[in-house]
Order: sequence, then structure tokens, then C-alpha cells
Amino acid sequence: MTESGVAEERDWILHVDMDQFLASVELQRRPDLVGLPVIVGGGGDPTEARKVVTCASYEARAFGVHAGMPLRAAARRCPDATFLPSDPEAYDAASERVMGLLRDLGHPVEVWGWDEAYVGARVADPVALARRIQDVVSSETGMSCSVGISDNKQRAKVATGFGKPAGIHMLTDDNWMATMGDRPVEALWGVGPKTAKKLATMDITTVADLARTDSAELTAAFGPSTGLWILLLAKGGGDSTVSAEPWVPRSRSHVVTFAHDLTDRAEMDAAVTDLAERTLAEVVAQQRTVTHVAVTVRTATFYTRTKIRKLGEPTTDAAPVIATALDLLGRFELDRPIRLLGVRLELAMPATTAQPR
DNA sequence: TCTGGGGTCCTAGGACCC
DNA sequence: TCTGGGGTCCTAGGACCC
Repeated sequence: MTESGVAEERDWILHVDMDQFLASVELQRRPDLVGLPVIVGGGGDPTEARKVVTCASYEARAFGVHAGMPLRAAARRCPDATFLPSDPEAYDAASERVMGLLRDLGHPVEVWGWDEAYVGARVADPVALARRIQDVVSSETGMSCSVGISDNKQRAKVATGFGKPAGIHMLTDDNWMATMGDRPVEALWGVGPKTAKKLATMDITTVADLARTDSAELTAAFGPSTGLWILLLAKGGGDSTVSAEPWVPRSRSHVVTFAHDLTDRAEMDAAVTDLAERTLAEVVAQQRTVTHVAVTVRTATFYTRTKIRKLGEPTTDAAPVIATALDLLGRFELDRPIRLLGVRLELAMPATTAQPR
């Protein structure tokens, strides 16, 4: 604040996160379901095995239903919910609309998946900008979003969690430790259950614990990059850049979980061939080139392994891609029932954005 | 009613070369 | 002949996120 009481312009990062995005898109065409439990996932059949919830409306969440839960379990918890099939094209279109609205505000927008984006803005009143974002998104799409405000992406993302749903929350150096210090390290974006468990063996369980840990102790345990990174996160730091450059994907993949485990090698070959062909077709449609082929196998016991091979030269030809995928598949011991097969194609980076690997 | 699908990045260790 | 060290490329695996 200046003496006149007018805030000065500063660089802010706003994290915009659509509330219950997939359910919200569905509610736009099914207004009769507004206020009711709605569960999106699989083919919309709650009895379908090996399919999970992709998005649950807040009303469904009140029954304990959440993303990743098997549809059958969701149906048990919330039998009166309306189950809808996943419709990626509709979500793509809705996402494009929202991102377009954000870009129209005139600030750089970094898209983070279907339902999230960072907006970088030098403004005096970021809360006013957040309100404007919510108003525009709401009036133009009928959907609500939450906005987190900070000076870096990780902290802005954490702030959004305090704003959900449909709210605005700001986290800065002034309130970071008071807000987060006593919370578990997993409250940090980028610290998951494995890291939390390892930290716990070092007697580090809260954000405040982690923030006051010696950097040498963390780099010894987690490596020079990760160790310093999680220390920075605990102190409220993070990445302060917002890039409006379109994201260039590094890879493209598909996996399939079979309704019934495969035991026949010919069926496995056919599945891998199909996955490779489909994935390559998408890569070629995007005018990209394949450098590596990876094959993933998951057995009935959930044992999951990946084998990857660099191709002799980057290609868009189906023959070498399929041959490599089948050869990689053959290097697994396939004597146990197979639950999942996957193919991932790693892509050559276009010359203008080529980066050392 | 066991545990989806699509991604990214980091680290470790072996092979190979100088 | 033996020994040491550094750098790079490659694959495997882990971890995390939406």
C-alpha cells in the first residue's frame, strides 16, 4: 500500500480451477440434474467392471464418491446418483471456450489440462481480477471456478484449494506459514504419499518441519534437485513463470485394461498392434515424429513394468513402430494373466523448441 | 465388489569412450 | 598390465499430478 492507500501494481499469478468440471459441463445440457448427485465415468453404466469415476458432482462427493473410485463402489455409496458416460469431445470444447475467455482478458494464460490455467498479471488488485474471471466464466458458460492468488504457481495452486468451490483465496509470505505450517507435508503440491513417508522417517511431518530442515539433509535423502525443490515448496516458493506458449507434448500413449485378463499371446499381440496403430495415427495427425516406443504390461496381480527402446531413427512409419512394440512385448514373461497393456510413443521435439535430454 | 487413463520429470546404474 | 576418473547415452523405475 502507498500512503494514499492505493495498492501498487505487482506481478501476480492467478490459478483458475473449474469446479467439478466434467460434471459441470454435463449439467449445462442436463439442467434437470442441477443440485443432484452426478457421476461421470466409463460408459455411464455403474455395473461396469474395471471402470472408475472420472468426476463426481459435489452432491455425489457428499456420499464419499470421488474421482478414481470404481463405478461399482460409487453406485453402492450413492445408488440414486445419475451416472453419465465420459464425453471427451464435449470437455475439450468446453475447455477451449473457458481458456479463450481467459485469454481475452489480455494477460498471458498457461493452460494446465482440461480445467486449470495460470494467469500472470501485473495489477494492483488481483482479487478484482479474480472476481472478473469468475464473472466472465460464469456469465459466458454458466460454470463456476475457483481462483487462487499468489506470486508463484505452486502457492497459487494451494491457495485455490482454500477457495473451493467458487471462491477466491490469496496466499503470500504474510500468511503462508500461519496457514500451512501445521499442515502435513502432503498439502504441498508436488509432495505425495511416498515422499511424505520418507520425510516421516526423518521426523519431518509438517510444512513447518520441512521448511526448517537443513538443505544438506534433504539433498542427501532426495537428490540435489528434488531435495532443494521440496524445501523451496515448504517455504512457500515455487515457479513464478507463466508461459502462453502452446505446450508441445513429449509423448502420446494409450493403455487398455481388459474386462477379462488375457492369457492368449495372439490376443496380446493384437492388442499391442492396435494400441500402436491408434497412437501413431494421432501422432502423425499432429505432424510429430516418433523417437522411442515403450510397452507397458500389468499382470492380474497389478505387477506393472515398462520396457522402452529408442528407434534407429525418428519415424512416422507404422512398420518399425509396430515391430518394436511387439518385440518389446515379447521380452516380458507373459505366462501370467495380463490385465493391462499400453503403448507410449515418445516424440521428437520440433527444432525451434528442441531441448537437450 | 479390489485398484482407469493420460501425462511429466527425476534418479540410478550399466555400457562405452577417452 | 593395472588403476582411476569423467562424460555421455541409454533403459528401468519411481513419484507425482489431473
